[in-house]
Amino acid sequence: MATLSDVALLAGVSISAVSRVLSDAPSARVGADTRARIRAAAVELDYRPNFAARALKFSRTNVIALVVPDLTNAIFTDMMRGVEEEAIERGYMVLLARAEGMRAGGDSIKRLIGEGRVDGVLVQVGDNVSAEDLAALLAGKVPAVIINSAQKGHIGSVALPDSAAAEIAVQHLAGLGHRRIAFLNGSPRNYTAVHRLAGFEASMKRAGLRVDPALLTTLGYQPRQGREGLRHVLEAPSPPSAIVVANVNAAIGALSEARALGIRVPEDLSIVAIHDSWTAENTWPPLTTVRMPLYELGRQAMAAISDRLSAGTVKDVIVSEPPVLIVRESTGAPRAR
Amino acid sequence: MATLSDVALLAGVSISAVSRVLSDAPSARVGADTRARIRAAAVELDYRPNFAARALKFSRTNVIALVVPDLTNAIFTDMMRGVEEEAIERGYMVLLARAEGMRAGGDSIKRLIGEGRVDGVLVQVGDNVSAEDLAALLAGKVPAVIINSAQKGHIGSVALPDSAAAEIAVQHLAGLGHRRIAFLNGSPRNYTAVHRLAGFEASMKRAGLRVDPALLTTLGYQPRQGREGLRHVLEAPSPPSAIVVANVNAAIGALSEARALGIRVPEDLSIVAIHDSWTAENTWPPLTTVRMPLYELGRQAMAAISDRLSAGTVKDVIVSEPPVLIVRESTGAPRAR
DNA sequence: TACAGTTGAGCAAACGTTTGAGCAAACGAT
DNA sequence: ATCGTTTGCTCAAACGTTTGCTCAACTGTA
Repeated sequence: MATLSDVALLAGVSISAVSRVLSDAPSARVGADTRARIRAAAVELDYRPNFAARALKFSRTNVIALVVPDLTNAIFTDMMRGVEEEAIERGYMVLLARAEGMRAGGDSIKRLIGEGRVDGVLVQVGDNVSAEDLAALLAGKVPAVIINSAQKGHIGSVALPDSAAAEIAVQHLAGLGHRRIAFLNGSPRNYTAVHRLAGFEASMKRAGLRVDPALLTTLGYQPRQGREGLRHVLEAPSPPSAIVVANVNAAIGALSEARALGIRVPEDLSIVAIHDSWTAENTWPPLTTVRMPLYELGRQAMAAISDRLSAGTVKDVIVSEPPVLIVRESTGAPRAR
Repeated sequence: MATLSDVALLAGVSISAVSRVLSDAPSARVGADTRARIRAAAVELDYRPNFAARALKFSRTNVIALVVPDLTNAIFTDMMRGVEEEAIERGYMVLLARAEGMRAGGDSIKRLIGEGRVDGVLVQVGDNVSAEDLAALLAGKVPAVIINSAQKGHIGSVALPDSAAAEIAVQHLAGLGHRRIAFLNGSPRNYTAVHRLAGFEASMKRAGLRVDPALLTTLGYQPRQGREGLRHVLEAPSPPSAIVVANVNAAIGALSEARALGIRVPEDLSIVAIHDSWTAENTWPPLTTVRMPLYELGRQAMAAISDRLSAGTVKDVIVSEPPVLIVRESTGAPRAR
């Protein structure tokens, strides 16, 4: 907890000399010996500039809030890593905030910004929030970047190659010979869900396959919703031989439900999920997935908010790194009929 | 971004009057009408006290850092909820920091404290860290509470009823008739692991069962280590009919490995894991687990650090809420021999 | 009327940092 | 010897709060 004045005292110089030397200010006209004495004193006292004082002086904290809807979401861990690593490189710290905690207090997010705790906000929009959140953010006039959505122009945003991911999944299944493919999707209010659906439909069409409305659900990304979705499409007049699940957590639910119903995977039903995670390789059978560039998503989001803060540029990015198919054992050729 | 002086200007009073009124200072001798005018002005401007200025003034930020080794750890989500809710009630904010990021920079943790960004630290000690971490913390002279360990006296700590959990698991299996029970544990450098082992051994003894050293592993809490552990105990001269896994993630790995090896669960092998999570109910078969009071762990940890900061009291707590057995379908009676 | 006590409100310092401006000494050039 | 320029360093204000102190005006009492 040594302050500038402690260092100055020890080095026998003024506070301003210390400040300039330690921050390598170009305006620092300080003799070589004095400089050395200051450096030595700073090291001896283990001086570190007080965060609050700097924040007050510059009215910026170099802290970015990352608001996520759900810590158990498959997307979270890798994205967080990307955000943090980019943050470190750019001299920022990341303050993680759960959206639940946000909603509860009601004004937690306004506090975060209003009190000047953070310079900007990264919001991962989940299945639930959309209208009020966007409104609150735009109203708040706070630098923000939306993750997993693209509100063109209003505010920065960073999104995944959602449609490409769905296309890769369909191509894989179609390539195996599947013709009746179901799609268990998230809420249509969700940017990712509409784009994944678009990709699904486009590649089904390209493969010459019919999209049966009875094989489409939009229940959500949770395991329970995956289970429900599976039961629903199995009750269709002509049930699927394969399903694409728009989220790996939901897929894990669906897979577990399939086993409970005595359906063999992949013999009776192939399953491919969007998003990869450690859980996907530890199901039985291990899940075939389409891995999304979540780490890159995180990095780009951080880069976007940082550019916004320093240069004022607002961009709407779609991460260019392509999704990659990871073939495990939950997909195979359909049974001959 | 309205400041006190903005409010003062609008209300036509001095800054200090505003400060006293808005913070309900007992020393505030302010007339009722002035008071009302100040309140109105504050609301109109949406005044919020600047965080940095307060932090500078009081040299405390009301922010606590929570350092966790791994975001995918089963313990994390529930514990975090507990920490946050207790934090809100006590007027603190939580700054989440991954231990990986900590280790990388090397001094990130010292920065966190040294720069005065946080008032205290909650450290969840994982499988890997122990010696250097404790040393660094004690040396740092920073208020800290260790989660999942108990360094009696030195520093505050909060731990789980680890041995009780292992006992419950063994009792369940012994009650089903199992006699050869394996234990897949974490590293013996780990507080939780040594206590779970103690509980395991105690209840085996109480049940009149022999602890076979060939059925004990100490590989770790990751899925991969669960797989390895399973293979190891299956190679024992006289393999187990049931296993207790000290962590649910490792148990999921073990379960998946069992399927891969063609072992039926629970017919050929019963599995019970310590810690519950959403993943445990979505395996096949769903995992029998012993749920730990993680939410309470989080609350108590936050309470401990808060008490430490305000009253200076150092406590070493073991969460009293008992673990509870959640019977699903991965455990059953052993096959008759 | 004078005076102590109370009420209402403002002044100014301090927290630790940064930074424009100022000042004295040394230096080089005429 | 004088004058501008550079070098080396310090002063002081400012960021937004909090809070001890001061001060004026008013109240009630002697």
